[in-house]
Amino acid sequence: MKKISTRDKLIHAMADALQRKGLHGVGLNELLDIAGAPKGSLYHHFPGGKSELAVAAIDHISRTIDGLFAQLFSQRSDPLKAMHHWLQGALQQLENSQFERGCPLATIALESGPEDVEIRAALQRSFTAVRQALSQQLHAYGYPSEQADNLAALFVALYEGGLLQARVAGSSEPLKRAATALFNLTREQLPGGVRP
Amino acid sequence: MKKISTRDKLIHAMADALQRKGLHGVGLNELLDIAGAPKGSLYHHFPGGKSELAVAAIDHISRTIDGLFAQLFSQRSDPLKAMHHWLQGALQQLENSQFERGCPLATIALESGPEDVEIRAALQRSFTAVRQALSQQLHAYGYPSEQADNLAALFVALYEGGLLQARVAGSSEPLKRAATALFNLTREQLPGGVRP
DNA sequence: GGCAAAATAGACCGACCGGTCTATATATTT
DNA sequence: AAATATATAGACCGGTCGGTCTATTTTGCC
Repeated sequence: MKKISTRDKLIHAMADALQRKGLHGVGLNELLDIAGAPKGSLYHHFPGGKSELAVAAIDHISRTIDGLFAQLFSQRSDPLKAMHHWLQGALQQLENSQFERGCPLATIALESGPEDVEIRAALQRSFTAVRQALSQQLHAYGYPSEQADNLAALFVALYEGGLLQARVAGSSEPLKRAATALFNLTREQLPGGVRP
Repeated sequence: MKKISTRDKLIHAMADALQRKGLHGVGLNELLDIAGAPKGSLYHHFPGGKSELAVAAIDHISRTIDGLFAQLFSQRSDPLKAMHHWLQGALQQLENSQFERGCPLATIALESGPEDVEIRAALQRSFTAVRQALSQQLHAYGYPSEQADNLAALFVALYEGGLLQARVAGSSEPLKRAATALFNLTREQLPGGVRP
Protein backbone atom coordinates (compact mmCIF):
# COMPACT_ATOMS: atom_id res chain seq x y z
CA MET A 1 0.00 0.00 0.00
CA LYS A 2 1.52 3.24 -1.11
CA LYS A 3 0.72 6.79 -0.20
CA ILE A 4 1.68 9.25 -2.86
CA SER A 5 0.78 12.82 -2.12
CA THR A 6 -1.41 14.66 -4.59
CA ARG A 7 1.40 17.08 -5.12
CA ASP A 8 3.74 14.29 -6.17
CA LYS A 9 1.10 12.72 -8.37
CA LEU A 10 0.76 16.02 -10.20
CA ILE A 11 4.51 16.37 -10.63
CA HIS A 12 4.74 12.83 -11.84
CA ALA A 13 1.93 13.27 -14.35
CA MET A 14 3.51 16.44 -15.67
CA ALA A 15 6.94 14.85 -15.93
CA ASP A 16 5.50 11.98 -17.91
CA ALA A 17 3.57 14.31 -20.18
CA LEU A 18 6.66 16.45 -20.81
CA GLN A 19 8.59 13.42 -21.93
CA ARG A 20 5.86 12.20 -24.24
CA LYS A 21 4.24 15.31 -25.64
CA GLY A 22 5.76 18.41 -24.23
CA LEU A 23 4.16 21.32 -22.41
CA HIS A 24 1.78 22.57 -25.09
CA GLY A 25 0.83 19.03 -25.93
CA VAL A 26 -0.99 18.34 -22.67
CA GLY A 27 -4.10 19.97 -21.39
CA LEU A 28 -4.70 20.78 -17.76
CA ASN A 29 -7.80 18.63 -17.55
CA GLU A 30 -5.99 15.70 -19.13
CA LEU A 31 -3.21 16.14 -16.61
CA LEU A 32 -5.59 16.28 -13.68
CA ASP A 33 -7.34 13.23 -15.00
CA ILE A 34 -4.11 11.25 -15.09
CA ALA A 35 -3.12 12.44 -11.65
CA GLY A 36 -6.60 11.79 -10.33
CA ALA A 37 -6.80 15.22 -8.76
CA PRO A 38 -9.25 18.09 -9.03
CA LYS A 39 -8.35 21.53 -10.25
CA GLY A 40 -8.46 22.99 -6.77
CA SER A 41 -5.55 20.83 -5.68
CA LEU A 42 -3.39 21.95 -8.55
CA TYR A 43 -3.82 25.62 -7.76
CA HIS A 44 -3.47 24.96 -4.07
CA HIS A 45 -0.06 23.32 -4.45
CA PHE A 46 1.03 25.35 -7.47
CA PRO A 47 -0.54 28.82 -7.42
CA GLY A 48 1.40 29.64 -10.54
CA GLY A 49 -0.59 27.06 -12.46
CA LYS A 50 0.69 25.01 -15.36
CA SER A 51 4.07 26.64 -15.69
CA GLU A 52 4.86 26.43 -12.00
CA LEU A 53 4.01 22.74 -12.13
CA ALA A 54 6.26 22.41 -15.15
CA VAL A 55 9.14 23.95 -13.24
CA ALA A 56 8.56 21.55 -10.36
CA ALA A 57 8.53 18.66 -12.84
CA ILE A 58 11.76 19.84 -14.45
CA ASP A 59 13.43 20.08 -11.06
CA HIS A 60 12.17 16.61 -10.21
CA ILE A 61 13.54 15.20 -13.45
CA SER A 62 16.81 16.95 -12.83
CA ARG A 63 17.17 15.32 -9.43
CA THR A 64 16.36 11.95 -10.96
CA ILE A 65 19.17 12.39 -13.45
CA ASP A 66 21.55 13.37 -10.67
CA GLY A 67 20.72 10.16 -8.89
CA LEU A 68 21.13 8.08 -12.00
CA PHE A 69 24.53 9.57 -12.71
CA ALA A 70 25.68 9.11 -9.15
CA GLN A 71 24.83 5.45 -9.39
CA LEU A 72 26.21 5.02 -12.88
CA PHE A 73 29.59 6.56 -12.20
CA SER A 74 30.06 5.03 -8.79
CA GLN A 75 29.90 1.54 -10.26
CA ARG A 76 32.29 2.03 -13.13
CA SER A 77 35.71 3.57 -13.11
CA ASP A 78 35.64 4.21 -16.84
CA PRO A 79 33.31 7.15 -17.51
CA LEU A 80 32.99 6.21 -21.17
CA LYS A 81 31.57 2.85 -20.13
CA ALA A 82 29.20 4.62 -17.77
CA MET A 83 28.00 6.91 -20.54
CA HIS A 84 27.50 3.92 -22.76
CA HIS A 85 25.21 2.44 -20.10
CA TRP A 86 23.40 5.74 -19.84
CA LEU A 87 22.64 5.73 -23.54
CA GLN A 88 21.68 2.07 -23.47
CA GLY A 89 19.16 2.84 -20.77
CA ALA A 90 17.68 5.71 -22.73
CA LEU A 91 17.43 3.53 -25.79
CA GLN A 92 15.71 0.80 -23.82
CA GLN A 93 13.15 3.24 -22.50
CA LEU A 94 12.55 4.59 -25.97
CA GLU A 95 11.98 1.15 -27.44
CA ASN A 96 9.79 -0.02 -24.58
CA SER A 97 7.52 2.95 -25.13
CA GLN A 98 7.14 2.54 -28.88
CA PHE A 99 9.46 5.48 -29.38
CA GLU A 100 7.35 7.91 -27.42
CA ARG A 101 9.60 8.55 -24.45
CA GLY A 102 12.68 10.46 -25.47
CA CYS A 103 14.56 12.98 -23.40
CA PRO A 104 12.22 14.26 -20.70
CA LEU A 105 13.45 17.83 -21.05
CA ALA A 106 14.11 18.22 -24.77
CA THR A 107 10.58 18.98 -25.92
CA ILE A 108 9.86 21.71 -23.41
CA ALA A 109 13.36 23.04 -24.04
CA LEU A 110 12.45 23.68 -27.67
CA GLU A 111 8.90 24.81 -26.97
CA SER A 112 9.86 27.42 -24.43
CA GLY A 113 11.11 30.84 -25.32
CA PRO A 114 13.11 33.48 -23.48
CA GLU A 115 9.84 34.87 -22.16
CA ASP A 116 9.26 31.73 -20.09
CA VAL A 117 11.78 32.90 -17.55
CA GLU A 118 11.40 30.35 -14.79
CA ILE A 119 11.07 27.35 -17.08
CA ARG A 120 14.18 28.38 -18.95
CA ALA A 121 16.06 28.91 -15.72
CA ALA A 122 15.14 25.44 -14.50
CA LEU A 123 16.19 23.90 -17.80
CA GLN A 124 19.45 25.78 -17.80
CA ARG A 125 20.24 24.58 -14.29
CA SER A 126 19.57 21.01 -15.28
CA PHE A 127 21.56 20.97 -18.51
CA THR A 128 24.47 22.75 -16.91
CA ALA A 129 24.51 20.25 -14.06
CA VAL A 130 24.52 17.32 -16.47
CA ARG A 131 27.40 18.73 -18.47
CA GLN A 132 29.33 19.49 -15.31
CA ALA A 133 28.82 16.02 -13.93
CA LEU A 134 30.05 14.42 -17.14
CA SER A 135 32.95 16.81 -17.46
CA GLN A 136 34.06 16.17 -13.92
CA GLN A 137 34.10 12.44 -14.47
CA LEU A 138 36.06 12.79 -17.67
CA HIS A 139 38.51 15.11 -15.99
CA ALA A 140 39.01 12.71 -13.12
CA TYR A 141 39.66 10.03 -15.72
CA GLY A 142 42.50 12.00 -17.23
CA TYR A 143 41.11 14.43 -19.78
CA PRO A 144 42.34 18.01 -19.41
CA SER A 145 39.49 20.11 -18.13
CA GLU A 146 39.00 22.04 -21.35
CA GLN A 147 38.79 18.84 -23.34
CA ALA A 148 36.52 17.31 -20.72
CA ASP A 149 34.08 20.22 -21.01
CA ASN A 150 34.02 19.86 -24.77
CA LEU A 151 33.48 16.12 -24.67
CA ALA A 152 30.72 16.49 -22.11
CA ALA A 153 28.84 18.85 -24.41
CA LEU A 154 29.36 16.41 -27.27
CA PHE A 155 27.96 13.48 -25.31
CA VAL A 156 24.91 15.45 -24.31
CA ALA A 157 24.47 16.38 -27.95
CA LEU A 158 24.75 12.73 -28.89
CA TYR A 159 22.05 11.87 -26.36
CA GLU A 160 19.68 14.65 -27.45
CA GLY A 161 20.32 14.45 -31.16
CA GLY A 162 20.37 10.69 -31.18
CA LEU A 163 17.08 10.34 -29.35
CA LEU A 164 15.47 12.92 -31.60
CA GLN A 165 16.54 11.11 -34.72
CA ALA A 166 15.50 7.76 -33.34
CA ARG A 167 12.06 9.07 -32.47
CA VAL A 168 11.51 10.47 -35.93
CA ALA A 169 12.79 7.32 -37.56
CA GLY A 170 10.77 5.08 -35.28
CA SER A 171 13.93 3.05 -34.96
CA SER A 172 16.94 2.82 -32.70
CA GLU A 173 19.30 2.78 -35.62
CA PRO A 174 20.26 6.46 -35.84
CA LEU A 175 21.13 6.64 -32.16
CA LYS A 176 23.01 3.36 -32.29
CA ARG A 177 24.98 4.51 -35.29
CA ALA A 178 25.83 7.90 -33.83
CA ALA A 179 26.88 6.30 -30.56
CA THR A 180 29.01 3.71 -32.34
CA ALA A 181 30.76 6.44 -34.27
CA LEU A 182 31.52 8.48 -31.18
CA PHE A 183 32.67 5.58 -29.04
CA ASN A 184 34.95 4.37 -31.80
CA LEU A 185 36.48 7.82 -32.02
CA THR A 186 36.97 8.25 -28.28
CA ARG A 187 38.35 4.76 -27.87
CA GLU A 188 41.16 5.56 -30.24
CA GLN A 189 41.99 8.94 -28.81
CA LEU A 190 42.67 8.59 -25.13
CA PRO A 191 42.95 11.38 -22.56
CA GLY A 192 45.46 14.00 -23.45
CA GLY A 193 45.68 12.77 -27.00
CA VAL A 194 48.09 10.03 -26.03
CA ARG A 195 47.69 6.68 -27.73
CA PRO A 196 48.75 3.32 -26.34
CA MET B 1 8.80 44.19 -57.00
CA LYS B 2 8.12 40.61 -56.08
CA LYS B 3 4.99 38.57 -56.29
CA ILE B 4 4.73 35.96 -53.62
CA SER B 5 1.67 33.79 -53.84
CA THR B 6 -0.59 33.49 -50.84
CA ARG B 7 0.19 29.82 -50.74
CA ASP B 8 3.90 30.52 -50.43
CA LYS B 9 3.34 33.22 -47.84
CA LEU B 10 1.46 30.70 -45.75
CA ILE B 11 4.20 28.11 -46.09
CA HIS B 12 6.80 30.69 -45.19
CA ALA B 13 4.91 31.84 -42.14
CA MET B 14 4.49 28.27 -40.97
CA ALA B 15 8.12 27.40 -41.58
CA ASP B 16 9.22 30.40 -39.55
CA ALA B 17 6.82 29.58 -36.76
CA LEU B 18 8.00 25.96 -36.65
CA GLN B 19 11.57 27.07 -36.21
CA ARG B 20 10.73 29.55 -33.46
CA LYS B 21 7.91 27.98 -31.48
CA GLY B 22 6.84 24.70 -32.94
CA LEU B 23 3.47 23.52 -34.18
CA HIS B 24 1.47 23.79 -30.96
CA GLY B 25 3.08 27.10 -30.20
CA VAL B 26 1.42 29.00 -33.04
CA GLY B 27 -2.23 29.73 -33.47
CA LEU B 28 -3.96 29.73 -36.81
CA ASN B 29 -5.04 33.34 -36.53
CA GLU B 30 -1.53 34.42 -35.60
CA LEU B 31 -0.24 32.54 -38.62
CA LEU B 32 -2.76 34.12 -40.98
CA ASP B 33 -1.96 37.49 -39.53
CA ILE B 34 1.74 37.06 -40.30
CA ALA B 35 1.02 35.78 -43.78
CA GLY B 36 -1.53 38.51 -44.37
CA ALA B 37 -4.12 36.04 -45.59
CA PRO B 38 -7.68 35.26 -44.58
CA LYS B 39 -8.82 31.93 -43.30
CA GLY B 40 -10.56 31.09 -46.54
CA SER B 41 -7.27 31.08 -48.41
CA LEU B 42 -5.68 28.67 -45.99
CA TYR B 43 -8.41 26.11 -46.37
CA HIS B 44 -8.56 26.67 -50.10
CA HIS B 45 -4.87 25.86 -50.59
CA PHE B 46 -4.63 23.38 -47.74
CA PRO B 47 -7.96 21.61 -47.19
CA GLY B 48 -6.29 19.52 -44.50
CA GLY B 49 -5.83 22.64 -42.39
CA LYS B 50 -2.97 23.28 -40.01
CA SER B 51 -1.32 19.91 -40.30
CA GLU B 52 -1.38 19.85 -44.09
CA LEU B 53 0.25 23.26 -44.06
CA ALA B 54 2.81 21.93 -41.62
CA VAL B 55 3.64 19.09 -43.99
CA ALA B 56 4.06 21.56 -46.83
CA ALA B 57 6.33 23.67 -44.65
CA ILE B 58 8.41 20.65 -43.68
CA ASP B 59 8.81 19.69 -47.34
CA HIS B 60 9.78 23.24 -48.15
CA ILE B 61 12.38 23.27 -45.39
CA SER B 62 13.67 19.94 -46.58
CA ARG B 63 14.20 21.26 -50.09
CA THR B 64 15.99 24.29 -48.68
CA ILE B 65 18.39 22.04 -46.82
CA ASP B 66 19.00 20.01 -49.97
CA GLY B 67 19.95 23.18 -51.79
CA LEU B 68 22.21 24.34 -49.00
CA PHE B 69 24.03 21.02 -48.93
CA ALA B 70 24.41 20.94 -52.69
CA GLN B 71 26.06 24.33 -52.54
CA LEU B 72 28.14 23.57 -49.47
CA PHE B 73 29.59 20.33 -50.75
CA SER B 74 30.17 21.50 -54.29
CA GLN B 75 32.49 24.23 -53.08
CA ARG B 76 34.64 22.16 -50.78
CA SER B 77 36.29 18.85 -51.42
CA ASP B 78 36.64 18.11 -47.73
CA PRO B 79 33.22 17.18 -46.34
CA LEU B 80 34.37 17.83 -42.78
CA LYS B 81 35.12 21.42 -43.74
CA ALA B 82 31.73 21.66 -45.39
CA MET B 83 30.01 20.40 -42.27
CA HIS B 84 31.94 22.88 -40.23
CA HIS B 85 30.54 25.65 -42.41
CA TRP B 86 27.09 24.19 -42.04
CA LEU B 87 27.32 24.37 -38.26
CA GLN B 88 28.80 27.84 -38.41
CA GLY B 89 25.83 29.00 -40.43
CA ALA B 90 23.36 27.50 -37.99
CA LEU B 91 25.18 29.15 -35.12
CA GLN B 92 25.11 32.49 -36.86
CA GLN B 93 21.39 32.24 -37.41
CA LEU B 94 20.87 31.28 -33.80
CA GLU B 95 22.85 34.22 -32.50
CA ASN B 96 21.29 36.71 -34.90
CA SER B 97 17.86 35.72 -33.64
CA GLN B 98 18.65 36.00 -29.93
CA PHE B 99 18.71 32.21 -29.73
CA GLU B 100 15.19 31.75 -31.00
CA ARG B 101 15.86 30.09 -34.33
CA GLY B 102 17.26 26.63 -33.88
CA CYS B 103 16.68 23.64 -36.10
CA PRO B 104 13.54 24.28 -38.13
CA LEU B 105 12.37 20.69 -37.77
CA ALA B 106 13.44 19.70 -34.28
CA THR B 107 10.54 21.17 -32.33
CA ILE B 108 7.78 19.65 -34.41
CA ALA B 109 9.76 16.42 -34.46
CA LEU B 110 9.45 16.19 -30.68
CA GLU B 111 5.92 17.53 -30.51
CA SER B 112 4.51 15.08 -32.99
CA GLY B 113 3.54 11.56 -32.13
CA PRO B 114 3.06 8.40 -34.17
CA GLU B 115 -0.58 9.41 -34.64
CA ASP B 116 0.46 12.40 -36.76
CA VAL B 117 1.10 10.13 -39.68
CA GLU B 118 1.80 12.57 -42.48
CA ILE B 119 3.86 14.96 -40.41
CA ARG B 120 5.99 12.10 -39.18
CA ALA B 121 6.40 10.77 -42.71
CA ALA B 122 7.56 14.17 -43.95
CA LEU B 123 10.02 14.48 -41.07
CA GLN B 124 11.35 11.00 -41.64
CA ARG B 125 11.92 11.71 -45.32
CA SER B 126 13.81 14.88 -44.48
CA PHE B 127 16.04 13.44 -41.79
CA THR B 128 16.82 10.38 -43.84
CA ALA B 129 17.75 12.54 -46.80
CA VAL B 130 20.08 14.65 -44.68
CA ARG B 131 21.86 11.63 -43.25
CA GLN B 132 22.16 10.07 -46.69
CA ALA B 133 23.60 13.23 -48.19
CA LEU B 134 26.20 13.48 -45.45
CA SER B 135 27.01 9.80 -45.59
CA GLN B 136 27.48 9.88 -49.32
CA GLN B 137 29.91 12.76 -49.09
CA LEU B 138 31.89 11.04 -46.36
CA HIS B 139 31.96 7.84 -48.34
CA ALA B 140 33.20 9.64 -51.43
CA TYR B 141 35.89 11.14 -49.25
CA GLY B 142 37.15 7.74 -48.25
CA TYR B 143 35.16 6.48 -45.29
CA PRO B 144 33.83 2.94 -45.64
CA SER B 145 30.09 3.15 -46.11
CA GLU B 146 29.25 1.68 -42.72
CA GLN B 147 31.48 4.16 -40.97
CA ALA B 148 30.13 6.96 -43.15
CA ASP B 149 26.56 6.16 -42.11
CA ASN B 150 27.55 6.19 -38.48
CA LEU B 151 29.42 9.46 -38.75
CA ALA B 152 26.54 11.07 -40.61
CA ALA B 153 24.17 10.20 -37.77
CA LEU B 154 26.68 11.57 -35.30
CA PHE B 155 26.99 14.88 -37.11
CA VAL B 156 23.23 15.29 -37.28
CA ALA B 157 23.12 14.55 -33.57
CA LEU B 158 25.79 17.18 -33.01
CA TYR B 159 23.72 19.69 -34.94
CA GLU B 160 20.45 18.88 -33.16
CA GLY B 161 21.87 18.37 -29.71
CA GLY B 162 24.21 21.30 -29.99
CA LEU B 163 21.52 23.72 -31.07
CA LEU B 164 19.22 22.51 -28.34
CA GLN B 165 21.82 23.04 -25.66
CA ALA B 166 22.77 26.43 -27.04
CA ARG B 167 19.17 27.56 -27.03
CA VAL B 168 18.63 26.55 -23.43
CA ALA B 169 21.91 28.11 -22.37
CA GLY B 170 21.24 31.28 -24.33
CA SER B 171 24.83 30.96 -25.47
CA SER B 172 26.76 29.47 -28.35
CA GLU B 173 29.20 27.84 -26.01
CA PRO B 174 27.73 24.34 -25.74
CA LEU B 175 27.50 23.93 -29.50
CA LYS B 176 30.96 25.35 -30.03
CA ARG B 177 32.40 23.01 -27.43
CA ALA B 178 30.67 19.94 -28.79
CA ALA B 179 31.73 20.81 -32.32
CA THR B 180 35.31 21.39 -31.25
CA ALA B 181 35.40 18.03 -29.53
CA LEU B 182 34.04 16.19 -32.55
CA PHE B 183 36.23 17.92 -35.09
CA ASN B 184 39.29 17.25 -32.99
CA LEU B 185 38.39 13.58 -32.85
CA THR B 186 37.70 13.24 -36.55
CA ARG B 187 40.81 15.14 -37.50
CA GLU B 188 42.94 12.59 -35.72
CA GLN B 189 41.19 9.53 -37.00
CA LEU B 190 41.18 9.58 -40.75
CA PRO B 191 39.03 7.53 -43.11
CA GLY B 192 39.37 3.80 -42.71
CA GLY B 193 40.88 4.13 -39.27
CA VAL B 194 44.33 4.57 -40.74
CA ARG B 195 46.66 6.92 -38.94
CA PRO B 196 49.43 8.96 -40.51
C1' DG C 1 -13.88 17.89 21.34
C1' DG C 2 -13.09 22.22 19.28
C1' DC C 3 -10.88 24.91 15.93
C1' DA C 4 -7.99 26.57 12.40
C1' DA C 5 -5.14 25.38 8.57
C1' DA C 6 -4.53 22.52 4.70
C1' DA C 7 -6.29 20.13 1.08
C1' DT C 8 -9.88 18.53 -2.00
C1' DA C 9 -13.70 19.25 -5.04
C1' DG C 10 -15.72 20.96 -9.15
C1' DA C 11 -18.87 24.53 -11.15
C1' DC C 12 -17.90 28.26 -13.77
C1' DC C 13 -15.56 31.84 -16.89
C1' DG C 14 -13.78 34.47 -20.85
C1' DA C 15 -10.41 33.76 -24.39
C1' DC C 16 -8.82 31.41 -27.99
C1' DC C 17 -8.43 27.10 -30.50
C1' DG C 18 -8.88 24.85 -35.24
C1' DG C 19 -12.34 24.45 -38.55
C1' DT C 20 -16.75 25.35 -41.47
C1' DC C 21 -19.54 28.00 -44.38
C1' DT C 22 -21.40 31.49 -47.39
C1' DA C 23 -20.45 35.49 -50.07
C1' DT C 24 -17.64 38.14 -53.03
C1' DA C 25 -13.94 39.18 -56.04
C1' DT C 26 -10.53 37.89 -59.53
C1' DA C 27 -8.67 35.34 -63.23
C1' DT C 28 -9.22 32.18 -67.03
C1' DT C 29 -11.49 30.30 -70.88
C1' DT C 30 -14.66 30.32 -74.65
C1' DA D 1 -19.00 39.41 -72.92
C1' DA D 2 -20.54 35.50 -70.75
C1' DA D 3 -19.48 31.62 -68.20
C1' DT D 4 -16.64 29.13 -65.16
C1' DA D 5 -13.03 27.99 -62.17
C1' DT D 6 -9.94 29.93 -58.72
C1' DA D 7 -8.97 32.56 -54.93
C1' DT D 8 -9.97 35.87 -51.25
C1' DA D 9 -12.65 37.39 -47.40
C1' DG D 10 -14.31 36.99 -42.79
C1' DA D 11 -18.46 35.97 -39.87
C1' DC D 12 -19.42 32.24 -37.25
C1' DC D 13 -19.23 27.75 -34.47
C1' DG D 14 -18.60 24.24 -30.85
C1' DG D 15 -14.97 22.70 -28.09
C1' DT D 16 -11.20 23.19 -25.18
C1' DC D 17 -7.84 26.03 -23.15
C1' DG D 18 -5.74 27.80 -18.62
C1' DG D 19 -7.45 29.96 -14.69
C1' DT D 20 -10.72 31.70 -10.79
C1' DC D 21 -13.84 31.13 -7.12
C1' DT D 22 -16.69 29.23 -3.48
C1' DA D 23 -17.87 25.27 -0.86
C1' DT D 24 -16.74 21.23 1.52
C1' DT D 25 -13.86 17.73 3.59
C1' DT D 26 -9.81 16.21 5.89
C1' DT D 27 -5.95 16.94 8.82
C1' DG D 28 -3.05 18.43 12.67
C1' DC D 29 -2.88 20.66 17.03
C1' DC D 30 -4.36 22.47 21.74
